[in-house]
Amino acid sequence: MAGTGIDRLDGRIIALLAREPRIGVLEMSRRLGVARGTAQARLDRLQSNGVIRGFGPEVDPAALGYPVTAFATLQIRQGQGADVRAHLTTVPEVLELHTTTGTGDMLCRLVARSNADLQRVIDLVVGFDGIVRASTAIVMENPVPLRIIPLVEQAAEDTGRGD
Amino acid sequence: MAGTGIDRLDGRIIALLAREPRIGVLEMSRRLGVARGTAQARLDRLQSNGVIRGFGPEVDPAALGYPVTAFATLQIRQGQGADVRAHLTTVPEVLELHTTTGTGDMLCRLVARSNADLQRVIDLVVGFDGIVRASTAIVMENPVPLRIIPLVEQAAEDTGRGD
DNA sequence: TTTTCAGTGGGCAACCTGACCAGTGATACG
DNA sequence: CGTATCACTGGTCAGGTTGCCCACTGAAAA
Repeated sequence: MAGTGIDRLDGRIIALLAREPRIGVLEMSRRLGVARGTAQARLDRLQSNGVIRGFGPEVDPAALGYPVTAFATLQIRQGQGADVRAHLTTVPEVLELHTTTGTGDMLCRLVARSNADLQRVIDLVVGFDGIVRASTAIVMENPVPLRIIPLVEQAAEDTGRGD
Repeated sequence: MAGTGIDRLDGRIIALLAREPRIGVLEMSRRLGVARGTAQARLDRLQSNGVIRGFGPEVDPAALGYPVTAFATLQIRQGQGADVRAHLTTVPEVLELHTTTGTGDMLCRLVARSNADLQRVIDLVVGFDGIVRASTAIVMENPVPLRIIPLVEQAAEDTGRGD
């Protein structure tokens, strides 16, 4: 967890990749105004650093036929955490699961084919012994989709001496 | 929002890309046992469909120096929604923002440099006129990181006649 | 002063891409 | 029952890109 400092060049690399992910190292080096070897080395380092985890395809659940998103807060019976995790892992509609502070709770992101279908998903999720209570919030709008660039830029400013 | 049906071949393409995002169309066609043109056409269609939104780099906030994640539920004063959105958009630590059913609320994902730093971020977020109340849950563990493959596979089974 | 490191600019063969094309089998349609 | 349409195959082609190598420079650390 140590020297993962990001400088401005790294920030520009990430921002560029976010905007046009399909460009290669050569094109990248041209846009950045550095040598190809430099771009290559930086990119390699960002990946082995773990700053860039990968380039997996971003799949839109809505386009797959799952336009409804919801967040469910779960209250778990003492000591049943592991079982609940295992159970939720088997439900494809559970896109994400976190354990949180608060009332020994979990928070999970769900998708469904429709509001009606959401009922089925919720039943699937909470129809499990270790779950005491669940409260669900249906997402209406998503004014800020998952983003990272502003944070990258701030990190680059904070750490980077130059580029 | 119509014919975005995914068949098994599409499912395999997405799964393959998720596992090894850097492979090209040629290698992909070899692994899938289809002609290159087919793989290319499928991939193009998945992208213009919007099923695959892109291949942006997945950046790990922890590696950037933001190891703390939290979810904040915000209660907004009537009619102030737009202002709050605009405000939250300017905060880099806000990674994601949703408006949800419930008490006319919003849910946002935050990151911070430390638990102490989270206080600063929360102050930044809620120190805004339109926000009436906020409750924050700090993420401890992430048993299921954001995933899509299980859903893709289910969608492929449901829709696809073959591959 | 010397070592180390990041970056530069260049060159090379091997490979991949995007763009074509003709041919085939299945399906839908008049 | 022909026939158009569509997805797929398997092939070619030029041009661009990758991964790898090298020698050289400048700055910072030892």
